[in-house]
Amino acid sequence: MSLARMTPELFALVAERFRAFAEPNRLQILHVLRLREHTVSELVEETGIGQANLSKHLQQLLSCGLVARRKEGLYTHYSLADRDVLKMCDLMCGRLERETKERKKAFAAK
Amino acid sequence: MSLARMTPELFALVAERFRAFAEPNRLQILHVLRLREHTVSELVEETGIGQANLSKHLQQLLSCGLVARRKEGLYTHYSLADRDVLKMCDLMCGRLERETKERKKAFAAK
DNA sequence: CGACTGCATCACAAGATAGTAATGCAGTTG
DNA sequence: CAACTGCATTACTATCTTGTGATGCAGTCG
Repeated sequence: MSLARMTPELFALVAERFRAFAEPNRLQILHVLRLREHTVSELVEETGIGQANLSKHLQQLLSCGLVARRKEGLYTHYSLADRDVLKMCDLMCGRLERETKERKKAFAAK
Repeated sequence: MSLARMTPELFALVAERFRAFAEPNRLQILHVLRLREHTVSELVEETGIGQANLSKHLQQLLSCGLVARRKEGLYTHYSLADRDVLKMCDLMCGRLERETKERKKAFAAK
């Protein structure tokens, strides 16, 4: 966000990027891709998500630049676009951890 | 996300946090709060968002731990919960900037 | 205590999003 | 070239989200 003046269009674009992360199945996909590149059918196996559904999620992740695609014959390989994708997830998970930890502490204090 | 094994519940929780960021009006609210604490009516003025709507957005931000609330007499003051909130936004904005820059370059290359 | 103010909540309409079965299509194989 | 495979796309339904006007409620002030 920096200190630059933000326009409604920019807010919308940033929101769109965040929305790509804002779905459990998509997070799971990113999590699986963390290990290595996968084909769509591998992802179907790994995640248990239906093929059509998975394909749509992959399109969203791709159009937001979160994953990269590599076509090879009959197969399409997907992988994480860059390290920042993981950084985002880890940052959010860190927040969540601290949060639950503090909640535990609050309980303990009572 | 780290390397810990992720459960469906965790994915859902993380997704919920991301969803809090995934709305233009909420991003605008966070952006305004970046300067300083604001009351709800100040935020209505600053953002142009309707009072009821704004109030709901603030509840969401609060329940996800993105903002803090301080009641004082008739007024409710909201502020950013911590520095990480800005870090998230800046990280995402950075991605977006790079993305558009590369797109420009791609155009230029043609 | 009665009117007022700032904010939260409710109820509802409108729009967006996810899941699924069916279909399309490019690339491969016999 | 005909059948098959992996994936994308379409069409449709169910669910969730957002915006808004009305209402409720706690705190303040005359």
